Amino acid sequence: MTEITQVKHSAGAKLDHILACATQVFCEKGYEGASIRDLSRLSGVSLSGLYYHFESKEELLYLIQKHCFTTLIERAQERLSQITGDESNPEARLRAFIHNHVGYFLQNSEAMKVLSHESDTLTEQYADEVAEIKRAYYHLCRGILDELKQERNLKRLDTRVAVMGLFGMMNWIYTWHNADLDPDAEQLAEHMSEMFFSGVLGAGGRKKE
Amino acid sequence: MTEITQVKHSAGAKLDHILACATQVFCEKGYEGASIRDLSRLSGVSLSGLYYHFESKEELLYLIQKHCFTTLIERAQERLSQITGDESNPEARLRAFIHNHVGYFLQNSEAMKVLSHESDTLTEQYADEVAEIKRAYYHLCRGILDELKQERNLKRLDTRVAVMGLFGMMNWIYTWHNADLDPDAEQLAEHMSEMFFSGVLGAGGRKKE
DNA sequence: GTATTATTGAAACGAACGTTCGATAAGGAT
DNA sequence: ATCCTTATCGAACGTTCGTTTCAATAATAC
Repeated sequence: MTEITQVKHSAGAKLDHILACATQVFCEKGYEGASIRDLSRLSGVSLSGLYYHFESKEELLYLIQKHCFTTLIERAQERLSQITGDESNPEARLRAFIHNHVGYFLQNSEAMKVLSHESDTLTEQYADEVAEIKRAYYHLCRGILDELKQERNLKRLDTRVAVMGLFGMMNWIYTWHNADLDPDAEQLAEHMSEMFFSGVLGAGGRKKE
Repeated sequence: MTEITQVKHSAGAKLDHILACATQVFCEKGYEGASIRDLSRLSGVSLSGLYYHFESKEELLYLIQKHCFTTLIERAQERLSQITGDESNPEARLRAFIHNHVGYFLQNSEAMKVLSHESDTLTEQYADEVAEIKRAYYHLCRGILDELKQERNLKRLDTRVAVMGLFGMMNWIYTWHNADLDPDAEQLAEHMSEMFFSGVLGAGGRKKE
């Protein structure tokens, strides 16, 4: 009688709800600043009830980060694999990577803030596992940039610094982006792509193509 | 008899020591994760002794952020004021701004991490006061970029997005920079300036000037 | 030499923390 | 009808938190 439409029981459906609430709480108060009691209040699940679904507060953060990162990298790979034949040059692939990152970032802004802001919070196995996914994501991006460097003979380009700079530009978004005032995901990704490839001095009036 | 060389007493000398220790503790464990007892242990000052010098944990964070930000903006203004006559074009000024920011960032990496990572932690008057300094710093940078936009007729440049992208690039440094492996402050600032003005595609072999 | 300032150790405050326990239902299986 | 599993709860555990109090000293200033 708690709900009118009763979803057929599926394993972990409640956990998903808890994770969604935990994402919101961690986003608003930070991991350390958020308490399990905050989560209990928001989710409507009792303190002890929560612990039936997960083992510890840290596991919650781990589950959020792992799911979020895994989805992000899967979408990136899927999107990259859809670029075929003569359209598949490093620049086009990198633009797709940027659009995917920015798009997912703004679509899941709370989770991505938790990802960005709590990137050094997990410990031991939890930290190792997430670090490995992060490394794979980094290398995916850097690999493409290395191809671009070779293709265009960009001798003076430090691809590590460039990739970190790009990630900085994109991951910093959560600190300033206002959905009401600022460009939407598509425009923002376009802006950042232009900045990354041509810098601000390339933002004159030249035509497309 | 506690020390061999005794510094002449100056008001707040002990406070400076406490603030330096607090910076380290906040940097390592985060503001919420750090305890006053951690600070007591590291600084060698008793729990009750600490509160003789400051009013609350939050004031400590405020003092760190305010001092750090104020110094950063003062140095930037000083550096900009030293650019004279025909050398004072927007690009040169912006390059000086970037060099100052990156240089100060790597020189005071712990404090700057606390600044970047705890930028949303303070409340009420504390938050307001720091936010105002931050706003001034932002407008200093954006003003120069607006001049550049006008000078070069960069019609399609969104200067707000560009400034935020630049800050993102620079403020993200603390998450990845390794003093042993990565470029030093001067080289890093050079890299980021080139990226910001010309993008990665401008990193070919063209000569200086 | 006295007053002021700086500092300590120890104890305690109430509040909040992450987590656990034991009880209690509800539902399907035997 | 009973048993087992799943799900949930209120209450409590032991710990740590930021902060205060207090009496007792050192060190410094006048």
